[in-house]
Amino acid sequence: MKTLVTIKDIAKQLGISVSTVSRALNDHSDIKKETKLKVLETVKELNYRPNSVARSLIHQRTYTVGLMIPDITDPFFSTISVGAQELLSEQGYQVIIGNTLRDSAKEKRFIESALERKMDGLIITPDHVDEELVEMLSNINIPVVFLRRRPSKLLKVPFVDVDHYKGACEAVEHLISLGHKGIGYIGIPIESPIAIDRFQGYKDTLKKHDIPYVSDFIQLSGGRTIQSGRIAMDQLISHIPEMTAIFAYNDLLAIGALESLAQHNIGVPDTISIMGFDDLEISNLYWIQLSTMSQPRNQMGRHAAETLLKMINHANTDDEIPDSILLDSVLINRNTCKKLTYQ
Amino acid sequence: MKTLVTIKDIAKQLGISVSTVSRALNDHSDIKKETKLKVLETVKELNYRPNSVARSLIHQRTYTVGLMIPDITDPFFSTISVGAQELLSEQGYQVIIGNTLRDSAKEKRFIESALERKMDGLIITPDHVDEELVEMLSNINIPVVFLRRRPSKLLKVPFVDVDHYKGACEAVEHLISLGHKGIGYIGIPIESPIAIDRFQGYKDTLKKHDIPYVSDFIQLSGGRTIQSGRIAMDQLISHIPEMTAIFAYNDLLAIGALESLAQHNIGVPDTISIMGFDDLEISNLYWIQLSTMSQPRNQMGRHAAETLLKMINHANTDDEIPDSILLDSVLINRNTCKKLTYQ
DNA sequence: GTGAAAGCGCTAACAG
DNA sequence: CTGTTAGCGCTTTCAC
Repeated sequence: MKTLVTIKDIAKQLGISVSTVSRALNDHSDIKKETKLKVLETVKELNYRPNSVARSLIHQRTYTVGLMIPDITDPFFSTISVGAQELLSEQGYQVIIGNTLRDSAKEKRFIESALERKMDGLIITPDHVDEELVEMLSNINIPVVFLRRRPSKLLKVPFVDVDHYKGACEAVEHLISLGHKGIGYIGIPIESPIAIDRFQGYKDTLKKHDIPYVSDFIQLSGGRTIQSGRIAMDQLISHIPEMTAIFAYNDLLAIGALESLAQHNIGVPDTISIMGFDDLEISNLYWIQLSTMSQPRNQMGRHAAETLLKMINHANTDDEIPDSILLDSVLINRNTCKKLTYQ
Repeated sequence: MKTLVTIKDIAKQLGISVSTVSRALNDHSDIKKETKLKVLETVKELNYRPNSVARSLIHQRTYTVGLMIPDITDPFFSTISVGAQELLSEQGYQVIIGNTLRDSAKEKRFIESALERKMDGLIITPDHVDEELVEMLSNINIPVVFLRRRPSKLLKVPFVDVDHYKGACEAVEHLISLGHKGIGYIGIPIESPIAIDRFQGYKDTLKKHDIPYVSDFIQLSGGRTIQSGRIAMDQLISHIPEMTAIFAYNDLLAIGALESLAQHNIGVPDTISIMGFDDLEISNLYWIQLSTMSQPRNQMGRHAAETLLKMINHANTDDEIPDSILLDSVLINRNTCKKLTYQ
């Protein structure tokens, strides 16, 4: 930021006052057309650019919002970001992304920084909703919306997420509608709300159709990686052919399962059907063609942005917070699920 | 941004002047320990947070830099971003990402916004280095570094990129060292500097080894997608077995080629070897295992950030711009290239 | 219509 | 060591 052209320089050059220049620049009514034109001309000539820092100081508004996410490298979150950014930038906002890498300290630091920089609002996907975070958030004077996370009940904060329970139910329904009864599940050991929802959807849907829950068909160890999926499937293979289908907690695990099956020369979907969740871009690869539940990522970002904007603009008029939003996932039917034909 | 606690409130509560509070907050030397402690106490008590907007106005520095990229959804750019962000945030900078979607208007708007917001510097990957852009950039008063793009010679701006020519040479050298002589190329029609470099690397390396350039082995139509790669390979298939290897402009094209080959039941690497460029994450999938050239993405981001910081900090002391940086790509040898054994 | 003056929240001389 | 003052670039009363 070198020395730059200010409103004062324009005023001086034209022999008028700064307030007149300001008025000309801001389309005020009380200004002679002629002077306005002259100002605009000089603006071009001197290559003047308004200083939004000074403006922010006066207006108590920076037109900047923070978007805190775990990992921008994850297509999931980058697509969400794009959705949020699209909507926000239409309204003149800039988005500052905080890539936390699931590091609790980074999360706190980002929020702290957002406060100091007087951002107008915050969209966050915190991975550590601990006491300290809740404490911070409850002392905040700017609007916050949770994205893909549920805020603690202590916080009066809206959230935007997809309905994981409903999505899981649909996935399993799909398998059942194809005639499957021996349906396994590959999940993760961590009791995240999302994992609980999806697992519950699986169990409830089986029960709804009077299909017995077979604990041998369940693998919950490992992480959420392809490798974990492969290992889990290795364990489950012995249950074929009683087990004719598997619902995986996510696409990564499902792809790992596909990998194991390929290594063991077990045909998909001929011998066993696989259903994922997330619809990653790789799930559409020629070799994979995974049937799965797609989450409306871009929309999620947009909805979060919309909700935040509502809060920013109604900050003083209305104390009610907007409703939280639960979006539907949609079934993507590719080539890993087969209709069972009984003889 | 509701009404908030200012330095004034602290001063009032303690019956001291604002400048004393300011000094306490900024670790100035000339301050009694006792008063400093009292200030810090009151800061906690009132939950005070410095207003960095006001600070920016005084210091003429926002500790904000802009990072303009075509598509944050592309793992390539998201990883670069992470590299840049890591380094920048260590130094107290926030990064504002401008996702341009390769839209010329968006690019200009972002730069304009960066200027108004008085960002301290800019790292950009412009897709439209047209006259207007060059004009804008040459009238800018903040440091700029080009990332993955070469600035017009008119601009005294450093760049950071990988050495595509050298990388392509290495890739083809690898194929040749494996005994291949009939080496095809799948590329793109667009004459981007990158495309030219890689293609030139291919041609020069053949020549260096006295291997004739066979134009029938070249496919330059289509885009840079998997589908284009598949179509290109479909065309090239008739040249097997004289053609025993293919170097693709990028992994996407290479994967498309793999897809075509799989559809035609042609064994890789048994019948034909495939070499890519980029090392996408999907290239490491079980079904793909593509040999390719990996680009040091994270490092690219870090180098760009480093270069920019140098420029920001030496802004007044030194008019020289830092050197541009050309990074090496590295050969990743997986399973799509075979050593030819002659009988 | 336009100018003068105050002030957004903070820092940085300059006195004392 | 601390208070007073001016001012970063801009907007906004309040006069004229």
